[in-house]
Amino acid sequence: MSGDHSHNEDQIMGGSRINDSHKHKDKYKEHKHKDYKRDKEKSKHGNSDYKDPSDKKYKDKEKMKHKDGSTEKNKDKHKEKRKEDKIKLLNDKVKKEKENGFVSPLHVKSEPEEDFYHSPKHEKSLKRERDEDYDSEFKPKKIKTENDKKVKKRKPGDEGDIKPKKTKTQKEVTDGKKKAKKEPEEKWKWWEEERYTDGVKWKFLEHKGPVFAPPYEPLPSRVKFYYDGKPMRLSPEAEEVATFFAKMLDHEYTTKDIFRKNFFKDWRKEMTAEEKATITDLKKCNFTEMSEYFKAQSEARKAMSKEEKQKIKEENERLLQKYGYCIMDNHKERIANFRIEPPGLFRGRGDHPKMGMLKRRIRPEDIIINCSKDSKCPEPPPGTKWKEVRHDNKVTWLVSWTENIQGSIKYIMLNPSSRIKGEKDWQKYETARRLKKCVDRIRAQYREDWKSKEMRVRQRAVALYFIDKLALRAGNEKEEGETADTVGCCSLRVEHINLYPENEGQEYVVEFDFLGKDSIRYYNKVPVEKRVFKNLQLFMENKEPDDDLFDRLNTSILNKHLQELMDGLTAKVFRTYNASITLQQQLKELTTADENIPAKILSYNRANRAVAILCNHQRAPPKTFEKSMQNLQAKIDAKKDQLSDAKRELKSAKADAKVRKDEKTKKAVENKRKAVQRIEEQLMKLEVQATDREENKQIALGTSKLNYLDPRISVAWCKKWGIPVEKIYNKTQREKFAWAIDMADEDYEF
DNA sequence: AACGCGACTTAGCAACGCACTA
DNA sequence: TAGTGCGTTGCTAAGTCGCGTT
Repeated sequence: MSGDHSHNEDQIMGGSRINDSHKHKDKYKEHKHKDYKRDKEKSKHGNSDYKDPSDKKYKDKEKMKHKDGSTEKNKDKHKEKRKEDKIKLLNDKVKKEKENGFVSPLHVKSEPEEDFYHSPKHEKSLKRERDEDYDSEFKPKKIKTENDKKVKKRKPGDEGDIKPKKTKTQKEVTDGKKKAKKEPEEKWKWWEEERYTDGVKWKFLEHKGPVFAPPYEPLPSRVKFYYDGKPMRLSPEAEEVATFFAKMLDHEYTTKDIFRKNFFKDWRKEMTAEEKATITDLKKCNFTEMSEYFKAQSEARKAMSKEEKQKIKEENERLLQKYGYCIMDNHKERIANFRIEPPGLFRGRGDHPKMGMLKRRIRPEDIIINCSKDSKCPEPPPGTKWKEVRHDNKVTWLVSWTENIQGSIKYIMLNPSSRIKGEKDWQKYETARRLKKCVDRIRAQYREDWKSKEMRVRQRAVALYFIDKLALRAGNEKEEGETADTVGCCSLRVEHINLYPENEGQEYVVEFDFLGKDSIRYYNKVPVEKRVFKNLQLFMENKEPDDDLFDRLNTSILNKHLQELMDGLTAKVFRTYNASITLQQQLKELTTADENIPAKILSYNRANRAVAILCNHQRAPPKTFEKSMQNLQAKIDAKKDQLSDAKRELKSAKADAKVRKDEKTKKAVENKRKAVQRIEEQLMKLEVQATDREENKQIALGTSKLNYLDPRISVAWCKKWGIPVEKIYNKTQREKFAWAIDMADEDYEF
């Protein structure tokens, strides 16, 4: 059965992704969802306040009436319904599973190792995990190169921080020459140390706090705002918000109703009473002078002299040095985002109901500082106070505040190169590798579950199949009206799939068409097993388009189930696993020994691309795509001409040599031959580049590379084929994956 | 069980900036 | 020397998932 899961070319490339630009998305969305939503609300509850909590009971009751029919029309009452069914079913389930051995100890036994030790989320097992899993595979060979003595402070009782020799290893190879001097610093190999085991994230934390957005600078008085054709001076508060709008004038979304409505509403809140009285219609507002002014400003910025630019750069560098680092457990670590998000107009992705709302300015009074008690606490700007200072070493953030659009919390955290992020990342891939060991068993089980007599078990099993086969996201439910209408696996609605008993010569085809995270469209047509197909038909029976496909399932149920199958298993682990295993397979398949380096890199990119397609990582084609493609083609053509010239010359040189037979002409032939060769190589390189770029038009490789692909696979591949890692990972990426670069050797197996 | 929240990962795009070219 | 093209970096939205509360 695992054959079915090998994400081969067919599956990966199978679905055409017709999504492109945002426009497309928006359009798609507009007719596909918006209207439904509206109808739904109306038709369902006739009218009114069904948001009122008191209404809930009513709903519950209503639900109960039809609760039995899995077939009756249940609209958005699923939740309540689910609840009830759940209780019953859950009980059943517990019994069931014991009975029929789904949670069979046999299985557990069959993979004793992975089922027992490391529980990735139970940090206590981390240490062991590492010992048992890695030490055998990645001898920290480097460790001994120098007998660095470490001063470990992290764990009471263990040796200390490794202050190892420089980690130049990888860099010397290619950057050797220029690097020599800028590499004096020794890199800390946290991955050679023990980890915390008890939910503690650090013992010591000191930082300088956040950098706030610069205060608003009022416009020069010559830059005017006009209302109804008449110039009007705005109060600074109102003016600031107006400038946010003015800066976006060129964007399409300032023409959207929701955007304008939200903006105007929030803008009015900032106005003085008089302003509010005067400015009553956004259509009568003329921001063009402001807009022109900002354009001029940005031109001016571009045109600044070198010195001025240098000055700014230095100032930024100063800020970075001061605020961009913290001390965590005796190591200086880079902070990811030390600047507080500046105020502006919110633009969510896709059709966001809150687009255009004012994202307010964050003040020190909004800020919570987290640091250790024994550290020097950052000072708030003069005359201000922090909202709170706390000392919570069970979390990793340094600063937090609550954002006003969704009311969610934002954080300042460390850079991916930091120990705290790196360990977690490493751990993530270890969990995925554990899944590798038991994935066959899990697949066997969900296939069994397709036959279950319990609807909820079958739903769970089909959903899991999609998550596994198609790398769908889990799909938490979202609060309606708070965010764009997007879905993942568990939240798929009937309207998102179409069933074709037969389609283009294939049987049992499911067509997916929905908006996923970031309102990126997922479109795919996949043949599925008959059982899955039949189940889907059943799940869809007597439902409306906007009913949940899996009405007896949600992410929490699914994850609870997964947790029982493997310690630490959640839906997203399947994405990581399938992405990484696909990369490994594809690399094996695509790399050929006799290719040159550019060709090997093309193979790598293709393997990477297969993963990106699997995970549906799309991008809008770069605006300059066509042009740059043309340029490249022109280069190729030129190179071709050059090649034929060179060939001609070679030919005549040969002819010449035939006649003259002296050393000099022989040498000339040799030279010409080499020239031809060189040009051929260059030509090939260009052609490879063109292919790569073309294939990459709408696909973003970065996301999978950064988040889903076990870096050790790539590092091993590089080592195996003698490719410098720099060809695969840029500087930032090498910093993030330093652990992998250091520990993976060419035999690494995911 | 469901909710709401908190913490943390994953995501695409726009601005930036640097090397190369015209 | 300015302009281009393109990779890199910054930004922050939007997910996942676990936990405590109700």
